[in-house]
Amino acid sequence: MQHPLSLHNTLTRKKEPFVPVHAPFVGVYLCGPTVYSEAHVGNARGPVVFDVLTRYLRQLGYSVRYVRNITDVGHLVGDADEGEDKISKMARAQKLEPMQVAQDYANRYRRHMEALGCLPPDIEPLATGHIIEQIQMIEEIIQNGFAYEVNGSVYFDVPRYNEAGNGYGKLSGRVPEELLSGSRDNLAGQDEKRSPLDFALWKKADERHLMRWPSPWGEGFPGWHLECSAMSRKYLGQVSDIHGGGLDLMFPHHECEIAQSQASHSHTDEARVWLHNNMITVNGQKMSKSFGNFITMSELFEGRHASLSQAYSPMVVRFFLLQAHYRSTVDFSDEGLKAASKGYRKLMNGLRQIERLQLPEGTERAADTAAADAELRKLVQDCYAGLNDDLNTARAVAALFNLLRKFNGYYNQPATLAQASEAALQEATAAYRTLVVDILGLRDEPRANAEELLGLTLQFYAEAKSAKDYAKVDTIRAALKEQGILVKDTKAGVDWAYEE
RNA sequence: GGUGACGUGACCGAGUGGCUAGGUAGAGGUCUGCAAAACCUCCUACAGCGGUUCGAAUCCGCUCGUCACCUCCA
Repeated sequence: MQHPLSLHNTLTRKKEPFVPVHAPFVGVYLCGPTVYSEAHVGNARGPVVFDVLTRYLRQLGYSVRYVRNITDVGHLVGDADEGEDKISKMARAQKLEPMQVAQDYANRYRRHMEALGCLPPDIEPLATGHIIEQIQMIEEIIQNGFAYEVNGSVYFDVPRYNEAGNGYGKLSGRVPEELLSGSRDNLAGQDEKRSPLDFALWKKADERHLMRWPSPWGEGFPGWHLECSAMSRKYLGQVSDIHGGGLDLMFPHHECEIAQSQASHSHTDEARVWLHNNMITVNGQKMSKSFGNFITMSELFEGRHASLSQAYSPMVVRFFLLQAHYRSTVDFSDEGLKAASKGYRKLMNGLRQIERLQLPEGTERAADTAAADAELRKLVQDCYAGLNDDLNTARAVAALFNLLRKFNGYYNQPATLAQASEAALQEATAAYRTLVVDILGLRDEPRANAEELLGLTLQFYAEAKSAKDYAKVDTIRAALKEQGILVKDTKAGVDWAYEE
């Protein structure tokens, strides 16, 4: 591992060299979606960032266990719909089993993430599949004196937790007293809480509530932050290496996660490195459901949105996201996507060009290739330097374009390949491929339509036939046969069929 | 109100106390049957005002502007 990777840790607000707790094993947890509606572009950023992160960690030789959960117990909706969660609400509206709603959106989510080139997580746990673990964690927290039950609901006691010197707020940089003064006062279930800062670990289900489970405190459902703590502990141990999600999850979600882990038998911050990706904005404003300024994946991929002049392929979107550093906001616009689209194509063309770099026959290799070799090596190093610096894909991509320019120069003037050694060239092209395909996860998306290309070929076939150029006719027929395609001369014209 | 972030050329978007970011767009050129691609050259910016410094877009202060979190949110 010659490339020291450092990552920005929200917990310390600093970039730190990444050191796994139990190398070579690395545990990574990403807070996944609540599956009560279709994902929008903003929801894609975290998964893409974490995908690159886990790909790179693996490239560095680590053995990664990547967990990305699916939240199928809807968190409570806003003040207006007290006590009913999003998935229940959606299910009621559509007259479906809640699980059906969750399953449907989870399926779509997986499809979209796969299209974006995100490798499937190693474990994709469901909140509903871990009710027992969550109940157990609540019991531990109660035993340790940091939670209390009221009317079948259980709340986390933030003030007591704090008095014990645990520092609630250490992740998000919040001070409990300020939170008190600044908090809005009309939140759901506030009357049951001893302090407005307290948060629910378990909520009692009223008659209308569809999703419910038995518990020591009666029928109910788990609290908003508990599942991640419980599932992270189950699959990654008491302390995982990296835990993350969107910046907007930092508070209260991740803050509460840490508190739960600390207050249970884990006694840890749950993860060593807390990683938060910034938001996607639209005209400078955060893209979010509540602002209504979001574009869903399907709308984007199919170009069905007023602000889009065309459809953008998943790979273009991925490249677009990777052109920015994950801790910066990235502004989403048609123009930006258009620019990204061209850049992405350029990178892909490069992937094919480098296969053809070859010193022309008869050209003598230079006696001294040291300078050119060193230049190639430097260009590759720049790419890795970007990744190592807090996963700065923007820098890595920029460096890749510099490397590509070098390759394209060779491509235009193959004789200049003589300046570098074969070994250095191979090393550099291999690095380009690894970086683009394996680490950034960008794959070529062929745009050409096979049927249309076939039609074109058959047209040439027909032309050759009428010109009685039988040599060409035979060539075409043979070539298509190799593809498993049979050319059929019919009275009506040329047709084709798959060879049986 | 509290806390925090940011303001980079036509657009997107990195970065840094002194050395080319990169992509897209635009201009010129090489190449080319035409075209495209690619390559070369150009357009060279860091909100404003002060301060620190040999030197700041990069550090500090103020002003203006934008945004985020504090409530579900990636």
